[in-house]
Amino acid sequence: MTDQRRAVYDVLMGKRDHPTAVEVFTRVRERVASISLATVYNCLETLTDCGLAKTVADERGPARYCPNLDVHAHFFCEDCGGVSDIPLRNRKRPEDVWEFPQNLVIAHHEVAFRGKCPKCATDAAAKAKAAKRN
Amino acid sequence: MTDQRRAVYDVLMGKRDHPTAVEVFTRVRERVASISLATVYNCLETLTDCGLAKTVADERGPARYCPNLDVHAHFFCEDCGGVSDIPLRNRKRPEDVWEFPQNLVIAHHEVAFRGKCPKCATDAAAKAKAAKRN
DNA sequence: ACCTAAATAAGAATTGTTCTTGATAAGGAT
DNA sequence: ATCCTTATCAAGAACAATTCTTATTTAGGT
Repeated sequence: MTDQRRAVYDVLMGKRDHPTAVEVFTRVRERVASISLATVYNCLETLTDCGLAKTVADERGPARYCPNLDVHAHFFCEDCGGVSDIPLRNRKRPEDVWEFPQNLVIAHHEVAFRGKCPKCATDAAAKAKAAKRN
Repeated sequence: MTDQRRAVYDVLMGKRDHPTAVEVFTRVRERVASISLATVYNCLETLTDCGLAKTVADERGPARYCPNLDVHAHFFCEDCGGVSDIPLRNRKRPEDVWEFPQNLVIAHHEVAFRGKCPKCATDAAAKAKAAKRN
């Protein structure tokens, strides 16, 4: 665990908002001014290989990183671009909802929901109501 | 609906194996020899915009395309690289399994499972058994 | 046949990520 | 403490997938 890796890890833990590699890079720079983007990529890869972080694929956009090690899904707000963690319900498994063929072995799953986050949904509803009044 | 779009659509429907844009390109070329990769991208985008196809994001690899319009998840075999469709169980919804915050509005979801497909799982099991015998 | 708008082809450009190379640093053996 | 070995880092080049730009072609309407 080098200075750079520690710094990258601290940044991930510090503001758990699923930053991209570039966002991590700019945040880490405040502490380790000389770090390069390539090193940030290396550190992020090392951390994910060690199981200290996860990568979050956001469609075709840049990959995001997440220090939440629990099994969870991600929600992407189409309005504000925010990403949040969605936990599994107690004792529930994806197998309860999807119909898998026999003998299929599931190693892991990646689940992404898209839509409006609570804040943006309420804002949109308020806006619609205001428009209706006119 | 132009010749190119029809050809791209026919290729997608013809072999429902979730090809990448480049794979679609090479297949379409057999029919419309002069088509360019850019046009294939354009056609695929047009088809998805019209709701005739869906894009399937495979982590950081090239996007794949799928003409199955039903709500479904995807399974990626880590051994053979194959992609297959996983249907939702009757009357089940992701909300049954994941715990969403109040007021969150879900527009759609993308679900990917990874592991061994039935064929690769059986092959691997047979191989392990053979190794054990020695 | 002409005009207009849309679709296509070709290749350049862009974006996000990975690779290559040489420099640097961290431990361990002498 | 010095040398040796190994891993890490920095910098920029390279790469892959996709998008953009521009000119050309095509199709449909007048």
